[in-house]
Amino acid sequence: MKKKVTLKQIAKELDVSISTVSKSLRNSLEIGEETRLKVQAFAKFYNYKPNNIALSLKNRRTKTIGIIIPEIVHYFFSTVINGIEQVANEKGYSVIICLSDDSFDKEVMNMELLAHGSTDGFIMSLSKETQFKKDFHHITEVIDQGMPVVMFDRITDEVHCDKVIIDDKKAAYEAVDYLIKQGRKKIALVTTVDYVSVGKLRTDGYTKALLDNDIPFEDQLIIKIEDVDTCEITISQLLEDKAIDAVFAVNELFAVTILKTAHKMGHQIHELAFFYK
Amino acid sequence: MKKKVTLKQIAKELDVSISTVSKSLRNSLEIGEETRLKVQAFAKFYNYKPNNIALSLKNRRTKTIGIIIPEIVHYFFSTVINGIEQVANEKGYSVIICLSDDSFDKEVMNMELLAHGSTDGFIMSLSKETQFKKDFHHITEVIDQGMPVVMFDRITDEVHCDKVIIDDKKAAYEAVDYLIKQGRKKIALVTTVDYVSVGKLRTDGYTKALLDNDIPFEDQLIIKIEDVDTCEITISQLLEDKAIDAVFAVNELFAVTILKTAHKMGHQIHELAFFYK
DNA sequence: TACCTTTACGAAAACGTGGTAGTGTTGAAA
DNA sequence: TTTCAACACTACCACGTTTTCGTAAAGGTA
Repeated sequence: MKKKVTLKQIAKELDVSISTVSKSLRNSLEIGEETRLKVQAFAKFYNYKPNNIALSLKNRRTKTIGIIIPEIVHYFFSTVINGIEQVANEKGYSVIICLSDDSFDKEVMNMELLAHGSTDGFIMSLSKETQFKKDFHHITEVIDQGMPVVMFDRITDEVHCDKVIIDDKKAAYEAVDYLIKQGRKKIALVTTVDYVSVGKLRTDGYTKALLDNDIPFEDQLIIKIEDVDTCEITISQLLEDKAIDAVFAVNELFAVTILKTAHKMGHQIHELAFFYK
Repeated sequence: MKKKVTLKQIAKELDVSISTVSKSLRNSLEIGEETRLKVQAFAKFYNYKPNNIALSLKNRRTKTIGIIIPEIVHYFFSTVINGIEQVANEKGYSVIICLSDDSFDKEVMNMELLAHGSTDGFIMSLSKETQFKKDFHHITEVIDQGMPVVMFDRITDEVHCDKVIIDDKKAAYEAVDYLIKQGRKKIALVTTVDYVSVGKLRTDGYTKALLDNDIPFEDQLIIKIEDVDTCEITISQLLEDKAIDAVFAVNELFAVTILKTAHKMGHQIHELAFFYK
């Protein structure tokens, strides 16, 4: 077993001081060429690499970004992570990913864990429970400590920080408008509960599109899914209504469940439209 | 701005030594009750939490697991991460996720970065390029240093470490066998290139299922996708053959692309079977 | 009084690194 | 000969912890 070599070990082996080794490896002019090259060769041979933890402690920064999201088995979130990871890597940063599983407690726990030295800042999307409880003390706390926080997708107006969102209302409007222009008359909506910011916004977009096109708004055509695990039942109840000629699902998970349920019930799908990418 | 408080600051404020503060907070019997309670109250008030980095440096372990996978926008990998994250969290570990993007160089870079202090061990799935080049020096190196490495899904027999795999050949066999039992005669296969371990195994399963059921094996019914971005063209060429009455896709990404392509070409899908979960 | 034990705390080292501030030697200018 | 600079290197501190060892004061015993 070849343990990782440290400055101290190199110094001892070559009978110079730790400072000399450190400076040699950073190509300091203070060190004579002979010694410098000797140290560099030795370090290379033993594959010396500075210890990240020691550097983090010394420099008081970790070059790591904490990402806290509700879930990862989700096209949207994994796509976002992919993007974050790419850019972060280019800039020499790593990412630590924590999943809140849509639980407030887990979100708080993860945040506190990471906030104590592990990361330099956060990129996050709020859990359902957090949006429901409107308790953001864990977030304001790290912001108070001077750590940068960026929210995306599921955000709140009650915390002052940078946020990245899309125009959810407009996007939903366009999707529903597209369906109407295709001649659909009775369009169902499968969305998330209102306290999730994107749920509300997309519902608003749906409603506005109907209104602008003089399509009557029917309450029973809308289902707001709270628990993904049991949504199949709710969806199958919705699909009992044979007059429905289109369904607008606000995310691909709902869409897939609708497809599967419709299939089981013997419905024929005539068109599948995707609105991302 | 309320910066994080350290042992030293508490010590100074209460006019005791750092050791006393540390011991008080760990409920050491060495410290008198009065002092102990005073320190604890003060620490609680200022929301003291030990610095993870300092602990990592001292204890020489980070309580962090490095995960290196080819991609994350993929049902399989995100599901796996979800599982790892859950168990890790329960045990008080965090996970750092790095994506190799199926590139050998990135895999090596990420591994070296994390190996130098950032993580205690690795869970990984090999990149395509790594499987192709069969160069595993970066992995054997960290194993040599005494770090635990666990491979899953895309593994290699050339490295000695723990591995987690499923019986890919059998699973593919069962899927294709199912299609045959449904009366399908001309079954196409959309799979990954052979040098990706699961690609080869699943192709083997497909072949064996045909053989066992006396279905003739046709080379032109098999496409091995190397580049996901251009696979739509290859797939549409495959689907030109109107006699094909079933397609076995080895993962959901290929399946979705096939669905989309088939739809564009005006094919009717009669049945959709999922073999995971 | 002389000696020992207990209590309650502090000093210091260690983890690995990097930077600031010395330090001793050599050679050259005044 | 003195003085000063350049050179080549080392000592030391700090980052925040935990832990081992040390020790002063107080109390007990003979």
